[in-house]
Amino acid sequence: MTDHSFTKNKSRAVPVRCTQCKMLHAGLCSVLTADELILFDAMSSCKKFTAGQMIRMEEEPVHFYANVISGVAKMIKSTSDGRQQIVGLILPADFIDRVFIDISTCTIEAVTDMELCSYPKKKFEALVREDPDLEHRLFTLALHDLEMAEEWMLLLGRKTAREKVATFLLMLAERVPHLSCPHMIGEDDHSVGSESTIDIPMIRADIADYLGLTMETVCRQMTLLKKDGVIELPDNHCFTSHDLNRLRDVAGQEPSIDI
Amino acid sequence: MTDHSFTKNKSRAVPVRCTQCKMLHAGLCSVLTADELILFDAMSSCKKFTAGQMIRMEEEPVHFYANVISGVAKMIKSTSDGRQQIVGLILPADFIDRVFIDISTCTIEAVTDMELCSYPKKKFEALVREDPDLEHRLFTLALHDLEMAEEWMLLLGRKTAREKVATFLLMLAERVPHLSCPHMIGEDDHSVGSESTIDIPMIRADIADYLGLTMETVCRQMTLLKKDGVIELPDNHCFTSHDLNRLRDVAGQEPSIDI
DNA sequence: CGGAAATTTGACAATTGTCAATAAGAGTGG
DNA sequence: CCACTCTTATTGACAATTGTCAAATTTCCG
Repeated sequence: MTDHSFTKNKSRAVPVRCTQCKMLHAGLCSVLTADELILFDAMSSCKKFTAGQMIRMEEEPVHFYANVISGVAKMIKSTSDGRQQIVGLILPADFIDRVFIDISTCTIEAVTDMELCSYPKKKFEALVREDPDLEHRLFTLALHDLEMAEEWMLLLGRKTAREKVATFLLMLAERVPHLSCPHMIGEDDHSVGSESTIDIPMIRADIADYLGLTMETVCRQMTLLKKDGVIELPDNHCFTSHDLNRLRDVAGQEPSIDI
Repeated sequence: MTDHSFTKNKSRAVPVRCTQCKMLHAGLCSVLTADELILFDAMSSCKKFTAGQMIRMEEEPVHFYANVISGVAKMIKSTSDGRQQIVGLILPADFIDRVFIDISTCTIEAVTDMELCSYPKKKFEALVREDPDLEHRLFTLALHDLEMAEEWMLLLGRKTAREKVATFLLMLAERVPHLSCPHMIGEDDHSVGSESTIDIPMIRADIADYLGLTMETVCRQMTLLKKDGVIELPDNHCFTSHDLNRLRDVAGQEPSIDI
C-alpha cells in the first residue's frame, strides 16, 4: 500500500517541489489539503511559454489545465473578420482554463513570458470527480469568474471610454498590487506608502481589445487622466495613482460638479 | 425509516406534482433522478410574479432559488447614475440564480408575468452538497452561463448595432423556438414549416439594455433589417425570418459583396 | 547605433446617441 | 364598441463620442 492510498489523511507532508513554489499560498493550491497537494504534485509538470505564444486555440480540444506561476495571458474571442475581444485576463495564481470543457471556447495567448504548472486534463478531472470538496472549490472559482464577466458586460455595454480606462486601471491596482513585471526586473518595486507603481502587463492594443475600444482612444483617455491629475505615467508599462478614490469616482461615474 | 432515506434507490416513483409539470423534461429537473425529484418536490413551492416586479435586488441577501415554469425575467447590473445593462435573460426552464452566492450580484426583474417553482436557499444547498453528481450538473450549468457571457462580451465590445440586433434575434430564434407569449394567448402558433413566428418577449428599451444600445438605434436597425428583407415584423412582439442563414450572416459579419 | 515595434497626436469620418415630435398599440371605463 | 389615456415604437434633425487613417515620436532591444 502506497502513501497515495491515504488520500483523506490530513497529516501527510507537503511535497518538496510545492513548498518551494511561490504560488503555494495562492489560487487553487492554497485551498488544497496536504494529501491533495501530493497527488497534484505527482502529475504536474512545468510548461513555459514565451510572450505572444498561443497556449490554446478556440474550438480545439483541451489537453491540459494549469496554474499560472508567473506571467500574464489573455483569453480572446474573435469575429470571423478578425475583430477581437479579450474576455478575461489570466494572472499569476489563476487557473487555465475551465474544468470539464472539452473544446476550448477561447483562444488563450501568452502576453508575457509565462511559467505554468500544468496537469493532464483527464487525470485532473478524475481527481476532481473523486473529491467533491475540491470540485466545490472549483465551482466557486467559476462563479467568481461569472461575476467578473457580468461586471465586464456592464463596462462594455454602458461605460464611456474614460470610465472604461479608469475601471481597467483600478482593476489592475486592486487585483495585482505587486504583480512582477518583466520590465521591472532588477529595479526596486516603487511601493512607497499609499502610492505605489502599478504594473500594466499589456500593450495599448490589448487594453483596447479588453475594453472594446481602439488603441487610439485608450491612449487619448490615458493622456486625459494624466492631464486631469488622476494618474501619473512614469513609463508605458506602469502607472501610479496618488488617490485611488479619485480613480474609483472616474471609473464609476464622473463626479458631478456641484456649485 | 422513511422513503427519503433511500435517496440512491433509482426505482422510486416521480411525485405527482412533478409529473404534471411541463418543465419536468427541461432544465435542472430533466437531469434529476426520481429520488431527487421526491426531495425537491417536498421543499418546492410555487411563486408568482407579475410583469415589472422585482424578484431579487442587487446586493441583497438571497433567500430562494427557483426554476422558471413560465415567463421571462432579466438580470440587470447598473451604474450609480442609472445606466443599466442586462447581463442575462432568464427563460422558461432556466434556473434562478447562481447557487452558493449569498448576496445577489444582479437585480432580477420579471419581464412578463411569471410562475416559479421555488426552493429555500439553505435546504437546496444542503441537498446539493450531499449529492456530488447534482452539484456537478449545476457546475456544468454555470460553465454554460460563462460561455454565454463570453459570447456576449464579444457582442458588446466588438459588434456593430446591426450585428447586435441580428445576433439578438438569432438567439431568440435558436433558444426559444416556441416560447409561449402573453400576446399570443388564444391565437394559433404561426409555426408553418421552416418559417415560424418568433416571439420577442421584451420591449425595445429592454433589447437596448441587453445590447448596449439605445432604444432608437434598436428601432432603426430592426427597420433596416426589415427593409433589407432579412426579417418581417408582423407586430411589435414578434418577428419572422424566411432564411435564418441570412440572419446568421448578418449577425456574424456583413456578407461582403463580391463582384 | 539603428531598425522595428509601440505610442502618441492630429484631422477627419462615421456610427451611435440625444432630444423632440409623431404615430401606433394596449388597456380602461363609459 | 368607442373615446381617452398611457405606454411603446418610430422617425427626423442634429450632436457627440469614438473610430479611421496617416504621420510623427518614443521606446525597445539586438
